[in-house]
Amino acid sequence: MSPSGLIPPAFYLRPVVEVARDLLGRELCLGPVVLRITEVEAYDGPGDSASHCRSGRTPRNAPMWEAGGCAYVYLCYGLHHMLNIVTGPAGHGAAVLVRSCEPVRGLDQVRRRRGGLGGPALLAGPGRVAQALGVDRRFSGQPLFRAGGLELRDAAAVGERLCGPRVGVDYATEADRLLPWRFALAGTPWVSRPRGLVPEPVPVG
DNA sequence: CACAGGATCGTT
DNA sequence: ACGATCCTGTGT
Repeated sequence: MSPSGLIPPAFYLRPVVEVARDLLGRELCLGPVVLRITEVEAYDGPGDSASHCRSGRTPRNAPMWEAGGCAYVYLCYGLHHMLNIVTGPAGHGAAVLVRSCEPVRGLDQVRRRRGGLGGPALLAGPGRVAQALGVDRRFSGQPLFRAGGLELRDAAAVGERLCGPRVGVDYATEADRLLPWRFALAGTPWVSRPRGLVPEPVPVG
């Protein structure tokens, strides 16, 4: 993958947790705004009781059932847009929620959209990310690998990662609530609710 | 057609 | 701790 290049569709066609971890440090670009992803959560198919795919295909979640590489955007609590990145083969129904970012370019535009706020309140939290980037439901289903639209681009390598349980999914089953499917870059202030995040276990063997 | 309930945020 | 705010999925 070329530095600062568009990420090709093959990147997304892998297990959602793998893609989620790999998304940290990559850049979301739309117009003048470039944001580096610092926190994500994985949602894996109809068997995941926290996923919008838990009850099968609906008009809203249709993009989640497409082949990986497109956006899935929905309105939450009637107020906030949530930006997801669809992963896996068509029919699988998995996606990664972008929970936090750090600003890279277009900070003036980001501040305008976020009401002049500064610090983590600018971009830590999924509703804040979508608002700062200028993404709403019209982007749901759009590809992320075509130049000129909403783009995901390669960027500098990342360091240590943290992981923990997903946030705000109390309605899910006990087992699904405990899955450590939330990931964040270690040491960054651009993370919503740092509580519950711990360094990833080191793989043995 | 009616209704309950959010993958949240900002303020009290 | 709470209210905002509206779309969605489900049931009648």
